[in-house]
Amino acid sequence: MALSRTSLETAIHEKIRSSGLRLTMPRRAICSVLSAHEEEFLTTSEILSAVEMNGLAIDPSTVYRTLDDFAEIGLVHHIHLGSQPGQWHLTVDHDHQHLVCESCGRTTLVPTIEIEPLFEVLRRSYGFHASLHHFAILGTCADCEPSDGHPHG
Amino acid sequence: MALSRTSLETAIHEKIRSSGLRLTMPRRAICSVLSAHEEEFLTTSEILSAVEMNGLAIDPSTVYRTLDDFAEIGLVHHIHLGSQPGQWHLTVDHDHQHLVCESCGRTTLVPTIEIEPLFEVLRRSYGFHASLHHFAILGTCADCEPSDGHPHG
DNA sequence: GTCGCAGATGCAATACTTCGCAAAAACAAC
DNA sequence: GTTGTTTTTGCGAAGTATTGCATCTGCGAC
Ligand SMILES: [Mn+2]
Ligand SMILES: [Mn+2]
Ligand SMILES: [Zn+2]
Ligand SMILES: [Zn+2]
Repeated sequence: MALSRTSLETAIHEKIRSSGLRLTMPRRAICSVLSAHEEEFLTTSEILSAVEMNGLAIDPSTVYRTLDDFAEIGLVHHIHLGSQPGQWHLTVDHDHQHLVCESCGRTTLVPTIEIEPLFEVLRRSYGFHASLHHFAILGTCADCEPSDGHPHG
Repeated sequence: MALSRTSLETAIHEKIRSSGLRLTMPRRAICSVLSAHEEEFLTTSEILSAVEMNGLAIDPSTVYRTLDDFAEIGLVHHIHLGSQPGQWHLTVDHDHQHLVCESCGRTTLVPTIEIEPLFEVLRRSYGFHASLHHFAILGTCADCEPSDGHPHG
C-alpha cells in the first residue's frame, strides 16, 4: 500500500540526509510539491510555481540544481513525453511507461512489466539492457490510426 | 543504390520546391551540409558551423526555422540520443534505430526491421503504432553490464 | 526582362537553462 | 548554546532556443 503523504515526505527527507545531502528550505519545498503531486509529472516551471503558491521563494537555478541532485541519488527522475521540456516526478512507484500519440497528444500508460519482455530480444542479440525510464514511446494511438478499425468520433 | 551527392542535392531541391517552399540561399546552404554529412547526425550548431566554413553567413534562428520547415515536409528529422540537443539528418535511408549506453556513451545501430516486431504487441494490445524515429533507446551495453558475461577490458 | 506579393530572413527582444562566485546556511564537534 | 567546515543558495552573466516584426527575396504573372 502507498505511504501517506506525510510519511512519504519523511521517507524522502531520510533519503536526502542519508545520501549526504543537506536538508534545506528549497529542498523541503520541492519535496513537498513532488509529494503532493505524486500521480503527476511536473516541469521545472510547474514545480517552481507550486513552490511559490506555497508562499516560498526560491531561485529557478535552484530548482534545476535540486532536481539534478535528487536524480543523482535516485529520488526523482524525468521523462520526455515529446518535444516538450522534461517532466519530473518521484521515482517511487514509477512502474509504468508512456505511449504518447503524436497526432492527438494523448498519453497511455502501460505497466513496465508488459514492456520489458519486448526488449529481451535486444538483450539476447546485442547484450543491451534497455532502461525504459527516460523517453516515452511515440507513435499513433488507436483513435488516430485511420487504417486500424478504431476511427475517431 | 545510393544517390551521388549532387543528384541527392538535386532531389532535395525538387522536394523543397514541390512542397511549396522556396529555394533560398540559407536553405541551399543547409541542404548542402546535410548532403555532405549523410552518414552523420548533426546538431544545429554543427550545421551552422559547417555553413560558415562554406563561406556563407546565416542567422542561427534561420537554422532552427529551416530545420523545422524541412521536418514538416519529411525531408529531415531529428533524434535525441540522450540529454544532448537533438541531432538532425536527412530522412532518406534512415532505417536504423539507436541503442545508447548510458554508462560509456557508445551507440549501437540496429536495423529498424529488427525492432519493429517488438512493438507489434503494443499494436495488438493498445492499437498503438509506435514510431521509432524520435528517441534513442537508452540502457546499458554488453561491455558495461557486469552481470552479463561481457565484462569490460 | 519587370512587377507584385506571399513567404523567408535577419535582427532584436524574450524566454529558458546553465554556470561562476560570493554570501548564507546546514550540521558536526565542542 | 558557539564555532568551523563544507555545502548550498541567490544573483548575475553567459549560453541556447524561440518569437515578433520590418525588410528583403523567390518566383509566378505578365
Ligand atoms: Mn525532439
Ligand atoms: Mn532528459
Ligand atoms: Zn491519438
Ligand atoms: Zn557501455
